[in-house]
Amino acid sequence: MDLFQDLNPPQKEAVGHTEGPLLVLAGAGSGKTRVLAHRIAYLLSEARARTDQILAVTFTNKAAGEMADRVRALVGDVSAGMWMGTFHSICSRLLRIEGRRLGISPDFTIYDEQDQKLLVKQVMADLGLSPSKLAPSGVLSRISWAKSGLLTPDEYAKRALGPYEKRVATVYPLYEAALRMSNALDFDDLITIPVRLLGGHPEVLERNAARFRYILIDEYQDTNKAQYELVRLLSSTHRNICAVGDDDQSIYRWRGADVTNILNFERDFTDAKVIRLEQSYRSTKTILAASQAVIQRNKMRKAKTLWTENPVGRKIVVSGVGGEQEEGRFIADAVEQFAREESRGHGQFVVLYRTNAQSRALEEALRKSAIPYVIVGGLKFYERKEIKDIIAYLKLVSNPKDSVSLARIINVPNRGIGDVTFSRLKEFAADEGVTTGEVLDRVSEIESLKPGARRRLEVFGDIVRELRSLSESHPVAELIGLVAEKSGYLDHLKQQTTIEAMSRLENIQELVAGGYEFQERSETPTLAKFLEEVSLVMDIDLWDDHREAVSLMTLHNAKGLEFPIVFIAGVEEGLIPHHTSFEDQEELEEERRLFYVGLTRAKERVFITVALGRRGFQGWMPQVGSRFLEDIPDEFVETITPFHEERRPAPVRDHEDWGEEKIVHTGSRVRHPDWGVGTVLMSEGYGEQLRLTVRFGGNVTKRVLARYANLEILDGEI
DNA sequence: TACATTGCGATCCGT
DNA sequence: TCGCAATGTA
Repeated sequence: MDLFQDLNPPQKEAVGHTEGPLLVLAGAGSGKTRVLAHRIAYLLSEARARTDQILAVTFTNKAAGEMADRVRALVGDVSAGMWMGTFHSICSRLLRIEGRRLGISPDFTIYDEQDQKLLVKQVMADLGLSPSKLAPSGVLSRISWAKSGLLTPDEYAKRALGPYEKRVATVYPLYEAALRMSNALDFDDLITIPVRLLGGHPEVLERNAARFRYILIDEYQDTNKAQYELVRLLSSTHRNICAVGDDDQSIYRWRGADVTNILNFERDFTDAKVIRLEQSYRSTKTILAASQAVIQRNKMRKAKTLWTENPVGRKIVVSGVGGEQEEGRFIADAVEQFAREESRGHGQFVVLYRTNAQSRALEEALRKSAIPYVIVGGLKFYERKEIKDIIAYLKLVSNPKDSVSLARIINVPNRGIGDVTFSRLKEFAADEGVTTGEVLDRVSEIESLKPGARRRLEVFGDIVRELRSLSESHPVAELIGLVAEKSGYLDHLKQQTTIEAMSRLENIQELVAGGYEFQERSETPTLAKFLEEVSLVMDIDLWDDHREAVSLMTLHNAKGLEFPIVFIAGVEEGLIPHHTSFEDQEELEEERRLFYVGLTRAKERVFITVALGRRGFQGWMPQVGSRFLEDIPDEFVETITPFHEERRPAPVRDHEDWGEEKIVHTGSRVRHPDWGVGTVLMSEGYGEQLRLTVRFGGNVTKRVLARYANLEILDGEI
């Protein structure tokens, strides 16, 4: 099979340029996945590398699976043993092999955000910091930022500036110590610990850098500093690193992604070859031109010119809708019409939105119209209480030092072990310098316990020990069932007759089924591996793209996907760009890229909805169309229903005048050129988000965004 | 120690 | 609007 046959010239070059660093700047829809798959197939078929000498990093586990399928289709079943997956799954694998050197035993537990939060709270409590004064989630995000930037607690402390950072700096080292003590890793550790391992142990570096003759990284624009450092180290021997990405699609800056990794690739790898893939095979000329017009407004980007031989296609439809219900109905109607008139399967549609909260109304509308749909994300299976509880038992069984999991389940279901007993356990553990989990085997030594409490703890300890020994003789799926049974969880749920309890039982059943599925699929179906998969699974991994249903997902989840018909819901100021980004130029550029990613998912049609108002956290809030819509030239747009009745080209008032909430009170009088003089009935929000409800003469009441409404204040005061 | 009630606060994107 | 944390009561 000629692996170059169906490729265009730059694609051929990217596949054939195997030696030395290579950066492929791949525009949206330019066939980068194809290039990666062909490149791997070429390396294997030319026998330049064995499968286990190739490292391919993808952005999702699903993408890794699809890559393996494509390679298999090209050169047969050779992908077994290949290092292919997300940064996190690859690092996890590496750590189970090499982690011991840094005191990470292979049965380590991965802490998710909930676990991290509990741990931070514990640490903060020990420091006497009140969670109401210092938000644990805020502390955690600073720590995560530091870790993904490879800053140790010491380094962070040195550069900590204000009082806030200084307090974070006191939590950080203790948080790290607590993780190590529990033999647990957070998501950042999965990357940073391998980096320290490779950076600090020459023999480990040598072994692993020698192994990986060829390294490929997809979605390179969304790697963070730690991930960059990891691939830099791993590629140091052979230097055959191929990074593929598009700076215009960098949408994870908030998670530590550093787009300079792509912008500076040529500086970091001096003899790097750069290849641009600029022909788009995905979108129509109209969609491509419109999206280019949007993204070109960004300042921080590499200039590029995408082109396509695809037909011009139809215009982008922008429609104003009253609120979220109407928005849902509009989308549902459009789907029905397409399905009917053009015999489109439901799988051809996707509805994209900025926030998961938007999915509710959209979902409802589709359900009302009896349109099959699937939601990606939202309430995750593995985040349900009963599932997290059972998983916590499994984690404790797998890793006896896991203190967070123990705290979660020591009294679930109720077994009479309350706060008092647990704090005596903690106290004893602290005195002995071990974790609470380890103390479970030494309950008799804790003198502060009352006889009843001691007995109950012993019983619980027996359960855990029994499960631990069962875990050695039973496969994962059976163990899950045993956990549910021996922990008393099943009985506890069966006692209740509520619908909720029934559904929890079903979910546990589903987890058992998942365990069986895992055993059949996995080469090494160990408990640790199962727990790793459960921790690292992504919503999008579970999404079945062959299902004939309309997909609903966030713009972030849509990265790398394509659909014939794309709806983007809620293209409004405050949603996209999200209001939290209003004051930061770089964040605004990221929001623009996010919108660009949304547009470029479409092959044929784009529908955009703009709601005139939405239910906010406290009532109805008027909305105005996104500034990004103005960047799409009129020639590419067909507006069905007007969407910015209050929007005028020149806001009369300088922003200053609206800067303070106090300026306009209820009862203030204002004048509007069309509506005349009116009285303010209600004001919500402040600054640029100030919204007023005004009653004008003739019983006309209007809700307006003050920033855009052409209002003159007659008697407002400071 | 368990459970009910009240009150508050935080509201995006997700490995 | 909702979920969770602190508080009060059996």
